[in-house]
Order: sequence, then structure tokens, then C-alpha cells
Amino acid sequence: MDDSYSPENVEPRWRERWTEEDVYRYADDEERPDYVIDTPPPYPTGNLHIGNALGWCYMDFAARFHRLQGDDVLFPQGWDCHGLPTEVKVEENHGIHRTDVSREEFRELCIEHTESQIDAMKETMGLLGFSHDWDHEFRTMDAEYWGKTQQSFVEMSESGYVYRDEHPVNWCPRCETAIADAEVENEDRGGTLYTIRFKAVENNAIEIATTRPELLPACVAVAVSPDDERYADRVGETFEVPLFEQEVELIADEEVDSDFGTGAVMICTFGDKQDVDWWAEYDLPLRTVLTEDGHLNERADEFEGLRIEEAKDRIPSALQKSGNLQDEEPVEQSVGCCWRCDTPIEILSKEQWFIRVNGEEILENARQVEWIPEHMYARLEEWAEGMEWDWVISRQRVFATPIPAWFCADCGHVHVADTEELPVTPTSESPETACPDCGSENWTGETDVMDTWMDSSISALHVAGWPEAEFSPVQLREQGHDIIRTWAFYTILRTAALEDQKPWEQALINGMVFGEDGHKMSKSRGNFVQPEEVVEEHGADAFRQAIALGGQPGSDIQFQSKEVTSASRFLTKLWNISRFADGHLDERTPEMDAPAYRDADRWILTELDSVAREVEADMEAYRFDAALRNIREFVWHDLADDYLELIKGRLYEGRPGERNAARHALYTALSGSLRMLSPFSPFFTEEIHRELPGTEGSIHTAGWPAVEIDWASAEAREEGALIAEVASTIRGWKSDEGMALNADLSKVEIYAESDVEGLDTYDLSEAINAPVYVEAGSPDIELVPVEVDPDRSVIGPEFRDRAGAVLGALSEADPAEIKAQKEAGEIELDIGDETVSLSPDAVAVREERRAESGEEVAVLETERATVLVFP
RNA sequence: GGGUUGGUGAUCUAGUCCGGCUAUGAUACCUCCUUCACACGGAGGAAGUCGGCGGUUCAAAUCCGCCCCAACCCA
Repeated sequence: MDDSYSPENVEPRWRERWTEEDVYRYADDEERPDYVIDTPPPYPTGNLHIGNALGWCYMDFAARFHRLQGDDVLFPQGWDCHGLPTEVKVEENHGIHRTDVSREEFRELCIEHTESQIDAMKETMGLLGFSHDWDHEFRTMDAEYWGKTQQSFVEMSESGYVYRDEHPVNWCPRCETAIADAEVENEDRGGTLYTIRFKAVENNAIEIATTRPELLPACVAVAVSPDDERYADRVGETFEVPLFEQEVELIADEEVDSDFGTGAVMICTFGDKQDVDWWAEYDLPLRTVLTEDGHLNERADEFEGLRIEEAKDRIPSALQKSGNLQDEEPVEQSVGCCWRCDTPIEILSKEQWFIRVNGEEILENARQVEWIPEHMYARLEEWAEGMEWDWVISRQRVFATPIPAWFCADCGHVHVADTEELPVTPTSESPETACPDCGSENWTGETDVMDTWMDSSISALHVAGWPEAEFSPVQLREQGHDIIRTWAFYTILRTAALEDQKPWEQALINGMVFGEDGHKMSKSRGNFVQPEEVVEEHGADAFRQAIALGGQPGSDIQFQSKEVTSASRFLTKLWNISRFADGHLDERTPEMDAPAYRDADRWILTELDSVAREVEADMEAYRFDAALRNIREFVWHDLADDYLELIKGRLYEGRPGERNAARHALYTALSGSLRMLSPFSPFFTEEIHRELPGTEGSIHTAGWPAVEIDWASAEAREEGALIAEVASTIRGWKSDEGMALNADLSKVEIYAESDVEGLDTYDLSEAINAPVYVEAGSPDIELVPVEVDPDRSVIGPEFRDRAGAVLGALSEADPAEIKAQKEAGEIELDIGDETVSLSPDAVAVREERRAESGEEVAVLETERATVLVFP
């Protein structure tokens, strides 16, 4: 082994070998439990950022851990390819508009672009050491996949989930497509609140407040609060909309906020969702005034053809001239915007395809999923309960899954494809059948395509082999909490609709990654870290540990480069431990039969076994932070600081049998540590694992550590801990005294608190370079009781409200007096006006033990013993 | 405006569900030490009103209430 560990040499080598050896293949083995991950199919932006890396690290930790547990792990990777940004990018790159070429050609250009983006992201995934099974890669833009999306559409159509209707939808005038509620983001923007005078037909005028004067031509009513005394008698009166002259009625509705502006607002078709509600409730007329590309139509008279923003200026000016503008003032408002392009959305009434949203059905299934952490379920619940509109799934775009439907050119009948016809492109293929209504064979293919969430929301079904294989929930979904209302929501909806089941057993939710300044990472803030930079500096193994230790899953984590440094140091430490061990091990070490273990060996093996159980429990609960801390603590503290120091004597100059026992225990402890660490640092552990004797193949297909213990492990633990503690205390003492660590001492005596008559002092003696005597009783030295340490869990329940007085009296009392009484079997204590009696176990008396004056001896206290050191 | 989560040495973090050790570990800082795995090491040190106030309790970082602050999600 090299003197030092260089990730830049080691990591690329294993990356290649793992692919060659097909280490991460899903065997689809009936004998072993499945562990299938419904991996997020990211949008191929070409950049796998640190926020993605967090989620993928969690999945990889889980995948690798479950392989060590013997599970048949499927860790696939998909790509959510369809979407507007790709269309825009392709138009940019080729200097074309999507209508300049045929749909087929345009799709090809999009595919080409997407492939290069995917390659870039796969590169980073490899760099970070994710253990995907690339045989199970899927891309939503492949017909093999989108054919399934179409099949899901057809099935849901047959079972009544899909319908086509004219209904108000969110509309992005820039992208010129319908979008779903989940794609609308509310932003606070500055606007202007106008007060506009509406002339009454036969009474006084009324003043209404609005931030959207450009929608005046779409005004169909005026609304006030029924409790508003200003308008108490006027409900039902008719007013004339200035400039456009349509007559509208005044209605009263609870939803009107009488504190907003003048307390009167106009209802337009449509200014916002509230307008849609009123429009439906009061059966108001539809006056559409906006075109699909965000201009005013003929209803706007002289303003026809203006863009919305232009009309926002021109109409108030006209109102000013006509004397109808009473007031204008700046106002903060929340504006719904398109999440892709930030353009304020409009609400247009359009014929679209919808999927019925059954909130209760979704929540019933969501409740059966184990959410980690639990409270993430609440986000889904809140969203599902607040759902007002069904899911509009049609989009007026090109690069997406075609809606498999045709319209009869003669009678308008809508025909949805049969599953046997899929995948199908209705714009270039026609159904085999004639129209069942009129017999015509004159079909027009649907040009609308599907929302890309229609693709990604069947990922769980897809990875489980749907529709060929019978579906049962996969084991894990991992995703960020930012897409619970979209991806998690839609996946549950679809799996419930198609298979009447929950999609996954467990949903592990990761938080967001912040920069070192505690803010969300962004390039403009300058707190942005790219995973590649970190890997280049410290290696993927250290990066992954830093991610694991950032915080418990679910919480947002702050990326700390100091954690990477600390991980890198830990790896250096473990490298050196391994290098040292490697020099003492040979081919026979692993198979050694019945080694003559000493106490120190039994101790480290017992510790290893119990740490392995703890780490196993933490990994199962996805507590990667706790698991890794525990492993580090064991390796650094128990294995390196204590155990290694204890056995050096035997390794260097012990008799063969004893030396071999130490070698065997060292081998077991090291190899077990490496396996526990391998999910976190796969490259490093693989490198050493293959270096160790007796290993075959990859560490990532080895088993979880377990020690067969045929001795009393509780005893081994106590005695070994005592030896380690004494060695460590003497090491510290030597350091304080300015002595060399290997300086010899004339004698050490141990006075232990428990019975350790047969204590094995061989290793201890070697480690501290002194003869060691285990003595019974108390040392022949001066004992000075210095402090009484009360046990609150004994005194509290017994004395209840007098406990405070007892504790006070104990702290006042003479420690020597308490000690004497404790030894006599009963402690009597004066607590003011009464005397109470304490049992001896209610207090401990801490004593400082001092050597008789003149004698050359140091008295050291450890947790379990008093140690006399004779230099 | 509503909801969720969090506020623990200079910095990050564990512990909070299930109340009882001297509150965990890391980074940075200070002192000492080149000893045969490792100075990317070892030994030691300093550093915390556990966001604030109030309550419950013999006992609160932990349970309850109110308030303040931050992040996220939603209006």
C-alpha cells in the first residue's frame, strides 16, 4: 500500500472496474428480498448540482447498505426529457421557430440536444460513485417509455378519470399553452391600484378598485361585501363599464374584502380564480378579451391588438381623459406566474383534456406510505385538500408525449386509441376503425401533447415492470421536499387510479442544500459549489461523507467544506490504520481457527459487533448521519487509539499463537469497519478491501459484519474497556509529565471498582511499558473525599418536594462525614426542621486519592479504577 | 395571512419523540509533544444564559403556553 491515499488515482480506476464487473446489476432473484428504488428522473439540464447530489447520495447509501444486507437492489435511472425549456433551447441553438420545420424534425432536434445533456449528467453521477444499474436506464422521450404514458392515459380514460371539456385554465401567454395549478408560482410584485368610476344607469355612480384596468372590457359584474353599509341598498343596481359600455349588475358576496380599495371590485372573465368561482356561482356571461398570445381581442374596441402590458398603460390614460379615473396608487400584490418563464399567467376558458382529482383517494394511499421524516406527509395533505381544479394535462407544445386521440372530421366524435395501437403519433397515424357515430374514416389527429408530469408520474410503475408485471409497491421513493405537491402528488394519484395501490412503501424526503453563508445556493450570491470542484480537491468519498453528516434526512443542510476536510482526514487516518494492519496480516490470517484471543481482542470484537448492530439500525432508519458518526467513533477511538496501541506488543514480539490472535481480531475489526463505511465511501473502502487477504470480489457485494461470539461479551466489554481506559489514562499522564510514550515505568497497580481478579494485563503491560498488578481492596494511600455526587433519579422520586432540600443539605455536608455514613449503610441528613435517611446508593462520594507524602507515586483516576503509577 | 420545520460554545451539528450523568462530535483557536501506522498525528486547554418569557414537575435543551427570529411550502 502507498504511503498516502490519493483519491485522484484510485477513484477513476474503480469507476471503470465496477462497470466491467457489473457489480450493481439487479439480479431479479426470487430468493432474495427486493429493494427497488423509484429514482427521480431529473430534467436533463446538463448539470447535476449539489442539491441533486444530496438526494442521490441518500439513495446510493441506501442501495449500497441494502446490497450488504443481501437484498436484490434495483437502482435505476430515468430522464424526464420532455418539456418546454428544451424546445426553447433548440430554437435558440438552431435559430429557428418550432413551426419552421416539421413536428418530426423538431422532435429529432430535441432528442439530439437532450442526449448530450444526459451524457453530461451521467458523467457527474459516475464521478460521485453512484451505484446505478444502467441496464435499467429509461428516457421518457423513447417510444418504449412514452408508449406506456399513452397506455396509462388510455386506461385512465376507460376508467373515467380522463375527460375533455371547456373550462377555465391557467394559461401562459408567452409559452402559449395551458399549465396546471402546480406550475403556477405566486410572486410578490409591485402594481398600481386604480379607482375607477362606473356610471349607474339610474342612480349615483360607483367607484371600483382594480389592479387590472386592461380587463375592463371583460367585466361582467361588480361585487361588494353584503356587510358593507356603503352599498347596503344598492345590490341589484345596474352600472355601465366606462369606455366599453357593457352593462353590469352589482352583486353581494361574502368573499369581497370591504377593506380593499373602495370595497367594490369588478368581476372579469377572468382576472383570477376568484372570478372563475363567481362566474360559475352567479351564472355570469363569458366575455373573453385576451388572445392565446396575450393580446386584446375585438371586444376591446379601439384597444384591439394591444399587448396586455400596453393596455395596462393605455386604458388608464383613456379613463383619465374621460374623467372616470378617480385615483391611482402603488400597491404590493401577489401575481401568479409561469414557473418556466416567469410571465404572469392568465386564465382562459379553453377546451382541454383533464384528469379528475380525487383528493380523498390520493390521501388514502398517501397515508399508507411511510414518510421519512413523518411531517412531510402534511405538505402533501395540505396541497391535496386545497385542490380546487382538476388537473389539466393537455399542452399546446411539440416535444412531449402525444395525446393518443383523434376527432372525427365529419361529426366531431372523439376517439381515444386502443392499447394495441400504442405507441402512436395521432398527427401522422390514423386509427384503423371507422367513426362509431357516423361511419366516417376521416380522422383528424389531436395535436395537443401531455403535461410532462404524465410521463414522470408513472416512474414507480415503470421501474416495477408495469404494465407487463403485476404491480406491487416498490420499496423506496427518494425526492426533495420541493416537489411533493407535484411529483409525489401525481405519482400517488396515478398509481391509485391505475393499480388502486400506493406506489411505494417508504418515501424518503431530502431537504435543500444551502451554501456556507446559510442561504440557498445561487450563482449570483457566489455561494455556489459544484460537486466536481469538491471531488477534484478531496475526492468523491470525502464529499459523500460531508453530505451524510450535513444533517438528518429531511432537514435542509448547509454545505460545509470543513466537513469535507474532516472526512478526508478521517480517510487518511483509516488509510494509515490499514497500512499498518496490512503489514501484519498474511493469507492465513482470515481463516485462522480458534484463535487464542486475549481480553483486548474479545473487547474489540464485542464492540465491533455492537456497533454493527447500531449502525445497521440507523441505516435502516435512513439516519446516515448517526450511522457514520458511530463508525468514525469506533474506527478512530476504539480501533486506532485504543486497540491498536494495546496489541502492538503482541504484533511485534508476541509468541506466534498470541500474535496470530491479535492479527485475526485486527483483521476482523478492520474489515468490518470497511464494510460498514463502504456505502459512504465506496472507492476508498474498495481499494483497501481488495488489498486485504482473504477477500474475493468487491466489497460492495460482501456481507454486513457480524461476529460469532462464544464468550461472555458483557464481561469482555467491561474488562477490555478497563484495559483500554487505563492504557489511555497512562498515555495522557506520560504526555503531561513530558515523558516519551514508550518510557518504561517500574510498576503500575490497578484498584478496580468491580471484581476483575482474572484481568488479562499482558497487552496493557506491553502498551504502557510497565509491570501491571491488579490489586484487591483499596490502595494504601490517603483518600480525601472532596465531593458528594447525589443521584437525582434516586433522590427525586423518593423525596419529591423535599428533594431540593436534600440536595442542598448534601452539597453543604462534609464529604468525609457522608462517606463514613454511606459505608455504615445509612446516611442521616438534617434538612432544616427534620432529619431524613438516605440509602447508600443515593450518593456517590468522589475522592481524590493522594499518595503518602514522600512516596514517589502518581495516583490516577479512571472511570472504573484507581491506578497507582510508580515511575 | 395560513401551515411546516428549525433556533444548542466563534461556525456547523447530535441529543428533544420517551424529562434525571459534568450537554455530543467536528472545524477554527491556544499550549505541549517529532515516540518504530498516521504531525492530514497525539496529549491537554479555553469556549455554551440550549432564541426569550411564563407554566407543569422533586427535576426541563427535552413537556405545555405565549412571544421573537429564520428557512421552506402555500394563499
